Order: sequence, then C-alpha cells, then structure tokens
Amino acid sequence: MAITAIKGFNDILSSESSRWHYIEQSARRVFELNGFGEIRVPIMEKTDLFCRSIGDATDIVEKEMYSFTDKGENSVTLRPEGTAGVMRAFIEHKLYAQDPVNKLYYLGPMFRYERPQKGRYRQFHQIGAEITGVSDPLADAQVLNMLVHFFREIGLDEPVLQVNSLGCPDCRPAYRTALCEFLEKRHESLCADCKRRLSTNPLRTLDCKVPGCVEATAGAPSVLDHLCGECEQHFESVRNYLAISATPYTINSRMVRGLDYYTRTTFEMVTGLLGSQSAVAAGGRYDGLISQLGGPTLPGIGFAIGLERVALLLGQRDFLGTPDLFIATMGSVERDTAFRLMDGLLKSGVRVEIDYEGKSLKSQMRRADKLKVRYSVVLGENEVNSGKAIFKRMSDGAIVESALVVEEVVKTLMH
RNA sequence: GUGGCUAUGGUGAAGCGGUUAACACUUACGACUGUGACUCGUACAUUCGAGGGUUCAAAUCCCUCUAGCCACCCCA
Repeated sequence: MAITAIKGFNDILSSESSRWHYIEQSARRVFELNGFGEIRVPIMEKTDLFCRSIGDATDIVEKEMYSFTDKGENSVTLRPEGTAGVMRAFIEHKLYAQDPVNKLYYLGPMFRYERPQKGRYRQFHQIGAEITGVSDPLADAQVLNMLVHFFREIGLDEPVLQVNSLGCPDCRPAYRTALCEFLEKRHESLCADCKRRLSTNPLRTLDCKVPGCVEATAGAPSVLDHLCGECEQHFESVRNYLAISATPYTINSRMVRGLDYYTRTTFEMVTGLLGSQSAVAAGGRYDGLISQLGGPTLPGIGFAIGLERVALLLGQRDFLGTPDLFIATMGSVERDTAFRLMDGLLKSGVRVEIDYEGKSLKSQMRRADKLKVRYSVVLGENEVNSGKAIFKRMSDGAIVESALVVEEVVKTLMH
C-alpha cells in the first residue's frame, strides 16, 4: 500500500486552490482596508500558552491538542487556534508600548485532534483578525461589520450574524448560579450529556439539540438579563452602532463559546448548509486575556473564519481565468519559432499555452478547446516562411492575420 | 471517545455464486494526411480496499483488519 496522508489532513489540489486564493485575497483586501496588518506567528507554541488562554477545562485543551515533548524536553503544541499565539507575540514584542491600539490579522493552519466529518478536519485553516487596546463598543461594531463585509465581498449572503453578550467576571458568576438553580429543578428531564454538563459547563445545556432538553431549558434565565450595568450599557452601545450601519443580525442569548477567555460581546456567522457544523466564523471580546498571559491590562476583540467551511459554501465555482492563446505547431523547425513567440508573449504578460509533445494538429486543437483558450494559432512551414499567421478566435471561429511579432500579436489578441 | 453507512478503473457507477467485470464521463488515437466544439469508430480494470475462510467455482457468502463518509460529542 502506498503511503497516504494522515487522517483529517487534506491536500488542497491546484484545482481548488484558486478558490482558496479568492477567499484569502478577499479577506486581505477587506482587512487591510480596515487598517489591519498581517502578523505571522509560529504554528507551534509552548503547551502552557494554550492551557492558560483557552482554559484547562475546555475540550480543546483536555483532549484535542496535538501536544508532544520535543528533544529538549519541552512540552510543545501545534496551535489549535490563532488568538493565543498572536497575543503572545503582541506581549513578547511589547507592541502596546508605542500604541496600545493594534489591528492585526493572520491566516494559516490550526490543529485539533477530533473525529473528522463534513467541514471539520484535524488540520484546518483560519483567517482571523484582532484589535487590541480598545474597549469602546465602536471596535466591536467595526469588527462585526468587517466580518459581514468579507462575506458580502466573496458573494455569500447565506451565513447570518448572531450576537450575544457573555458578561464579564463580575456578572457572569451570578448568571451561572441562577442558571444552575434553574437546571437543578429540571434535572430529571435533561439528557445524560446535559446532566454531565451541569457540573462541567452549564451554559452548554442551552444549545443541546435533544428535544427533552430544548423543552426543559425553554424558560431558562437569559444571560442578557443578568448583565451588570456596564456590560449592559456596552451591549446596548454595540447594538446602537450596528443599527447605525444597518448591519443585519439576530440576538442569540443561547450562544455559547468553546474558549474560556471570552467576555461581553460574542458572535458567530451561522449557516444551515454544512450539516452539524453551523459556525463559519466566530469570535468575541477577550478583555482579560492579555493580562492573563502576563501582558498589560488591555482589552481585545477578534474573530476567526473557518476557511474550509467558507470554501465548502462557495462550492465548485471556477475562479481561474483562461489562457489567452494556444500555439499549435506542425513540425520540429516550427517549434523554435513557436517557442520564441511564446517566450516573448509570456514576458509581455500574455497567458500562452503550447503543445509539449508534438502531437497531431487535431489533438492540439482539441487541447486548445479543452483549455478554453481565447485564441489559437497554427505555426507551420507557411507561417515560418511568411512571418505571418492566422489567429482564430475560439468562441466564434473568427480569424485574423497578424505578423509573428510579439507587439503585433499582443495587439491582435486585445480584440 | 461513541454510533451508523460505504469500500469495484482517473471519475460516476452496474453487477447480488458460474466461462470475455455492463454503461457513462475522462484520457489517447483515428474518421478530417494544415485547424477545436457536434457526430462516429477504436483502445484503456488479468481485477473488484487488505488479509484469511466457505465452495468444484466468490467482486458477489462468512470473519478480521484498514480507510473514507456522516452523525453524536465538540467547534472555525
């Protein structure tokens, strides 16, 4: 048996990479428009970074990390998400010293040891953006609008924005207590998973899909009713800004986050087209993270987009252009002329394809057709001698004669 | 970690115990010896995920393994 790729690790073949480029370039364009600059950080970090940021009790840290001990006896981990590494770099290089406000974006592979399924892989890719140093709700709104803008840019209007507020360390404990009290009373009608969640992560019971639990939690207290004054005001303000920019969204007070560092505003772009993987992008505010990692007390907010999921939503659209010209040749002498012409055209930025194997003219023309080239030209004895050739427009068969001089050919192909 | 489903050529797939493994697409060549698209012809799996077993006979039945997909869980 030939060696195959690791489970959950996929090759992105050249036939699909044009779609990836399209997504990545759109993101770069939108993010840079908003003043974000790219930061490139390693894909491996000390294990402790993720334990301290994501949270020891989360599934990611408990069972999904690719961690191992390197030859220097250090525990290292393939990053399961991007924010932790970016914030580590932010602190390490004291990026806050010159200006606490930094707008950064990143893209690249992330790794989680999970059972693969549609839209979920062990190596997957994210494009993320972060703003540090701004606690004003205006930043929340800008980030949300940028995300929505990105989806509009790539032509997807299907994922819808859902927003919630998780409160802060001051008001969340009280909510948690209220929720637990509520759930305890309905303990018997909860599914086995939810009974377990009651102690591990009570908020999770809110998005359980088991009908009994949906029913049991129907009247559960909402986070939004338990926000402290400041958090409530913050959320109000975010909503106000979203109204000003006419950004469509819905409030989902049951939205839960998988990472511990989130505070206040959280959000997701949600789709119903990817089976059980409904989130194509998600993020939120993380006001305590930077100080928690040993940096200054600065707020932050950001999101990450799941590239595979976006690519899945875009479907099989072809984003690659077609060649401008196919050069067919009749014999070996003509190939010198053909090569000279091709080389000149390529240097002028014309996309040229040529026959490589000296096949029959019919084969060459068939190939020209298959490559969907705009024009074709046949170079044989006559053309080499006269220095002129007939260029054929493939769409309608129209022909036009042109001298075999790069500038002339370029002019001919313009029409 | 737990379920369910599926594994036949480059691809999509027929075949459900019996001599050459259907068909379609793709690819190659040709009909048209200097011009593609349509049409037509020819070629392309000694072999059915891997390994065992049952049988005179297995792609077809049984067992084991492996892989993939989907779902649970979790999440981008």
